[in-house]
Amino acid sequence: MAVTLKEVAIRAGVSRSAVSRTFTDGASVSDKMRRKVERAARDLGYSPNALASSLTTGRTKLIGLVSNNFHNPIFLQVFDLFTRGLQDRGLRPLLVNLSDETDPQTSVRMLRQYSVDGAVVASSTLPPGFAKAFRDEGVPVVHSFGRSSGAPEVHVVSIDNVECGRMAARTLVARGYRNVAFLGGPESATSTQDRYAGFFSELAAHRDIKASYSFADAYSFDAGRREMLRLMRANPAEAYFCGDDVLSIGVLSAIRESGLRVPDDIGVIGLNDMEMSRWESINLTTIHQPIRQIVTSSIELMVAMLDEPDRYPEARVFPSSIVERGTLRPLPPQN
Amino acid sequence: MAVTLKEVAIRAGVSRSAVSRTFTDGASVSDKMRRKVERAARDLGYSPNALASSLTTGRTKLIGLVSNNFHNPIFLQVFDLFTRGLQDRGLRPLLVNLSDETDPQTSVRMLRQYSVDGAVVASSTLPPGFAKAFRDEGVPVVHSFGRSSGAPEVHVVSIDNVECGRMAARTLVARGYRNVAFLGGPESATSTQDRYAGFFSELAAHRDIKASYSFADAYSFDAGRREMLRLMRANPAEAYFCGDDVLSIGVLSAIRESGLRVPDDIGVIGLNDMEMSRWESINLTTIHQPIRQIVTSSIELMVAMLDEPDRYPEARVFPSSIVERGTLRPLPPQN
DNA sequence: AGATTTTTTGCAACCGGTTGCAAAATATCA
DNA sequence: TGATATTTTGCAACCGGTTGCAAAAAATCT
Repeated sequence: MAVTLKEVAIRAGVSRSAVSRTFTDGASVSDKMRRKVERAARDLGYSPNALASSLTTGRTKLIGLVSNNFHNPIFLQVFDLFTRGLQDRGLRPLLVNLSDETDPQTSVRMLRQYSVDGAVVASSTLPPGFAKAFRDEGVPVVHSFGRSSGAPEVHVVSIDNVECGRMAARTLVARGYRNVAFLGGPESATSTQDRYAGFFSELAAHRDIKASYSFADAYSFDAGRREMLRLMRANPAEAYFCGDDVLSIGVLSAIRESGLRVPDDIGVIGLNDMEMSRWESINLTTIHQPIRQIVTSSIELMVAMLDEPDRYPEARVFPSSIVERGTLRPLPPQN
Repeated sequence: MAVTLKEVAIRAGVSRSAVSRTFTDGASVSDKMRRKVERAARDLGYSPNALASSLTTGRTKLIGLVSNNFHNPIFLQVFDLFTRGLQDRGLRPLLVNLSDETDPQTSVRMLRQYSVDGAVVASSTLPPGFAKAFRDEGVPVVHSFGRSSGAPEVHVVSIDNVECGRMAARTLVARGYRNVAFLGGPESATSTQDRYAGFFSELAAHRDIKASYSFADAYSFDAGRREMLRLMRANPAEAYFCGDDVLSIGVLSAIRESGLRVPDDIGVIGLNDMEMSRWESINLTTIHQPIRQIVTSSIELMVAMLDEPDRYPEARVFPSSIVERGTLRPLPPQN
């Protein structure tokens, strides 16, 4: 079907090597030769077979993009940024949807079979060991949105989720809330665990504050809404730190559906600062996560690793910051 | 780096063909041989190089997944369904993000270089000619969510957008609205054009009804909200047919931010029936688009084409239906 | 112009597999 | 048990490219 290098060589009346060289930059070809070959290639509609060449060069320019976050709209942006960023560098994303799979073995094998040059694990829920499995099998890997650690075993680009939890707690305390709650994503998600840990570690210093917690079964609008509707049936806390903006928006919806008002009756603080959070009708107080920077940095790291596969693992942590909007009661008067 | 078939052959003391055969199903290998080879393979941690084998078999099991809809959350679900569906059939999605590119040539070339077995164009905005370019270059293609036609040039799996437009118009008319408007997605999107066409063709029979239109610059929450805020500054229509639920939700937000109520002051009908539309706080009347069926059918078609690349192009159209909720005024009393 | 250096080109082996064909090994039958 | 049919195995060529090496061609120098 497709035109091969050999056919071009015959048409141009030159050797196969000559054709190969005109399509490899940095190879030695005279102008005359190049023109002859390009002519023939154009006539025949030839374009080199990337896979065949990868056989000898050992590079496929394929990057596995592995994720299990297919419900949080923020990840559409993440995929957008990753695919564009990779493409801009001549790399091709091979997408792996883990669904609920948490064992890395099958995806590692699969990506190895396709000889990917590297893999990006884009997930805020998978443990560090997941990405580690790629490295162990010789696949350069960076874990984006993963748990950052002082002793990273693989490259991690992320925010400090523990600190985010603390930040949320500090904010609620400062606003004078005395009965607060954490509404996390799936309990097994590392980001949930870390945000939880930070939240409660900060509250430990405030024994007078009542604190509770529960978990939504996914990072999604619906899961947040369902969980909050459930909580509303008992007696809800004064303020909720939600593990993600999508949860928060579901939560806001549940609160309003129940006839209560935000922030008068219940306060909410989210995490991510997604676009919708800025809407006046939502106006969510949240913690900003610098997604674009995380993705860009992940790609840079990936690219660096292509040249230096055994690069010493590093954790890149980006700062988060509170974005004050309207879902928490105002600061009590300072006097 | 990776273990090759040759090394396994040596280790097992057999020919390379023997090893190859044990890893190809349907090949003739004795049990004894198979055990010997599998043993050696396991010891060495061998797994076959999919790309190398594709060279001779002519099949890569790679499917290009081409899209430019990276802002509409519904597409996260689309990607989820596609990636899972393809994976379940042993196919691998190679993702291509078109961004704003509308010329198929670069993506076609790229996918040909990677010898994909086929391509799925998942886009409600690209014209049929886009997918056609893949076919012309010998890449089996199905266009999902594309414009359906009575004389399809490529496989299309979709809904009838023109009919959706008509359906929306009929519904608004039946509710007694006399001043209606179409708020579409990008004007260049085929889905926008078709919904527009259907909407106004139906209204042509009702000369007494005032109708206007405008376009948001993307299928996204924000774009819908921005456009509606703009419209609210002049004097808005009584009811809006929005080209998509994400637009509708943005529109609802804009209306409420402006202090008006839905459906008392302004009616809204959307298209897609995304999860959020069901929320009580949104409760959007909309037209249901059977996304799951479209994706499943697209994959089936793709799989069928792998065996029969020159399959005669077909258009598969799935029915849409109105989902009545609370963003249109009730039906006027029948007497 | 002839000798020498530099650049360009083709040969042939290789990347990691698959496969048609014929020989070798087993199985089946009388 | 020997003859015949069937299955299993290895050889060698091939898939579509790349690349080290040496020969050929072109450029530079005296």
